[in-house]
Amino acid sequence: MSWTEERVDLLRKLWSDGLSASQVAAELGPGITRNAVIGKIHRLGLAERAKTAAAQRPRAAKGTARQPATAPVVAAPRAGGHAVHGNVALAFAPQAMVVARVAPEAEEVVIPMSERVTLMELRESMCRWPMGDPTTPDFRFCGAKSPIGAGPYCAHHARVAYQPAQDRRRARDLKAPRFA
DNA sequence: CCCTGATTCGC
DNA sequence: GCGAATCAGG
Repeated sequence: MSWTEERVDLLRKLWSDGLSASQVAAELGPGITRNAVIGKIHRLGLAERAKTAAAQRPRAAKGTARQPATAPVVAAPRAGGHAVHGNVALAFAPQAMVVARVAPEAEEVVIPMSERVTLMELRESMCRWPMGDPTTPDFRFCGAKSPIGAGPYCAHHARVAYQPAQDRRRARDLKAPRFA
């Protein structure tokens, strides 16, 4: 990979938009690391943006709308075990993509695009609820932190996935969802 | 432990 | 010029 004009332009744009170095790197695709982005930014003299920008990423939207969704059947990433050091996303990317193919239309919550994550940004600790059309570059995952142990979804999507309206009472007593 | 940008320095 | 390794910090 090299810093083509297009890459640099995109780098400038995303960086000035307030994306973090790792986010920009993810956006530029595999082959461009966070370090590469930071290094380039300094060489370009782009360091220090206006203010602290959107440094910290506020995760997860406050649970609002909810619908009895058809929960996508997802294979939870193997806990521990074969995780790849560094880029954990790669360890379960295959499963995540399968989900996307099975339930491409599941869109119960609106998470701003800026808060969603790409496959490369997805971490094992993030909600992998698919959002958007997997056949387009806009495809993202919810990305919110998943507080349900090593579960695959954030609090809201776990509710959506495991609490069908008709079964709410019983599900309420469920401490932690079971993953096949 | 998750993440952030900054810096160094061999290539 | 490039970016991995490392550092300092939240």
